[in-house]
Amino acid sequence: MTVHQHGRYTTSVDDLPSRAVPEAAVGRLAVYLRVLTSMIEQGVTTMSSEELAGAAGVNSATLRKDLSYVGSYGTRGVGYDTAKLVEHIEQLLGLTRHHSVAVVGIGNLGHALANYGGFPDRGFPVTALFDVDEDLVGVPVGGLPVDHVDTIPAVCAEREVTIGVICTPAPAAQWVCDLLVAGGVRCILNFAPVVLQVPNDVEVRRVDLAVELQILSFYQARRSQGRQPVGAPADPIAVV
Amino acid sequence: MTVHQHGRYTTSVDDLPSRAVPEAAVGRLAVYLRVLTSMIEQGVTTMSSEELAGAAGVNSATLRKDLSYVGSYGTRGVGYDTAKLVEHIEQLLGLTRHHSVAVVGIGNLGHALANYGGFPDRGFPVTALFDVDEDLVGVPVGGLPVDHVDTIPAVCAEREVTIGVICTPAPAAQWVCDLLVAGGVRCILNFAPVVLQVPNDVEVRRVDLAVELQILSFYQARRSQGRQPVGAPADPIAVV
DNA sequence: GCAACTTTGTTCCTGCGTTCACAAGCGGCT
DNA sequence: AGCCGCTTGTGAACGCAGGAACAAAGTTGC
Repeated sequence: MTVHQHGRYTTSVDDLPSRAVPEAAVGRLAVYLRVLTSMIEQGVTTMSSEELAGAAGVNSATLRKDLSYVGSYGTRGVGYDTAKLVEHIEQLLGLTRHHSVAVVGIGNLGHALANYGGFPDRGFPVTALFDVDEDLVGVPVGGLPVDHVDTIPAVCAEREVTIGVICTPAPAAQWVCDLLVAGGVRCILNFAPVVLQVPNDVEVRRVDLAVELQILSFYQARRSQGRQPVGAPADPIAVV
Repeated sequence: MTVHQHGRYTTSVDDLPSRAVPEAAVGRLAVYLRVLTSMIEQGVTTMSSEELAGAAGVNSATLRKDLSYVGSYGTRGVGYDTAKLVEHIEQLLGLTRHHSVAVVGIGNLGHALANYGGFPDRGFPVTALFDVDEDLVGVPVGGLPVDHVDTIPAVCAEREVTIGVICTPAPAAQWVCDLLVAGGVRCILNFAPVVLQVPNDVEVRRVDLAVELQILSFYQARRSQGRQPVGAPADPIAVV
């Protein structure tokens, strides 16, 4: 699960072009974006709300409402111009500029993220790596040398890091978070199982793998607890 | 972001003990659980809703309502017995039994998950690893040899895997998913940026790192787009 | 050029989830 | 033993998000 730590709202900054965008809509827009780019690669130039909604796994009415937040860029009777739509969504999501990412905690997960190609491809270049382990400092991971966590404020400020990713053990998370904030980082993605305390102007998103598994466990328990006879799987593979 | 793929509901299975638990509440319960176990380790035997809510980062009223779903195990005027509460939450989440986990796709992320100690510690032992790469098959990762994806149905059925974790590239995700379902897996955690098609009785949760970053990017854009003077950070570090 | 069909954009409405607020209940103190 | 204060549990209100339905708009075919 990912919890938007505090249930804050996407209040419209005064009278800016677009009105307040619901948090859930922002997440879906990112999904539409991926579907759209994928379709464009396949040469699709136009899509109806029905098609796009199907591919993204949402209701078509919801999709149209989401798209109305970015503006009215569809053509009635035809659909949406995929290229134009991508352009406008990217603008709304602030993806026109690149966001420099710093990864803190080069353990298993940190390693994976540092090497993960999906980030730079989507406009999120990883420009800094940090760890406390002196043996790791200086070692290049994914082509980038690891710096010591003590240098976080200075390095983040210098390289204009906008997003910090925390992959440290739980006890170190708050400390690291404070360092990132001191370095001017205002957006944090937290993989540590801790609720971080941050100033109001800092946005934290938490990804908690254990919680995800526990939620799945809950559904599993619910299902087997029901009156389903023990050895009778419902319908084998009825994938659409 | 993590999207519960289809907005299904936690309908109460007829007249079972606990009523329908809202999806969001299930996620929070998992968080309470972690906070509680951590507090127990520190010797705390009793907590008020206010304390626990603060540690979990939620409203105390929300917390009390969440706990009311598991039953009334608090003492008025005192608070909750931490040990008893943990016990009951674990029961509700189905954590009394162990859930065998299979990881598919031993790339960077899969590697990290296979080595991640947090899973077995919390009752989610990783019992199977899969990949298409012939060179990887047989190689032990985190003490467990990798099997070929073709053997997913057989191996999952044999080892009674209840949760499948998909860390493959996007194009392979649906295929792998079908194999897992064929192997009797009914709970899937999907890291691939794809909306999976599954039978009704299969629960899918998606964790999309790129989407998480894009949501953060959105907030960043909103903030800097506002009328904040360029070089004026609000209040440096006013962490509570 | 007109009409009919298609698809968007929006309005309304329903329903869930969160919060507030209060009554019930339990322990400690005198 | 009785009272007081604290904390739980829940009933009610509020607010947001999602879904259905409709009107506006534009295109295509004739």
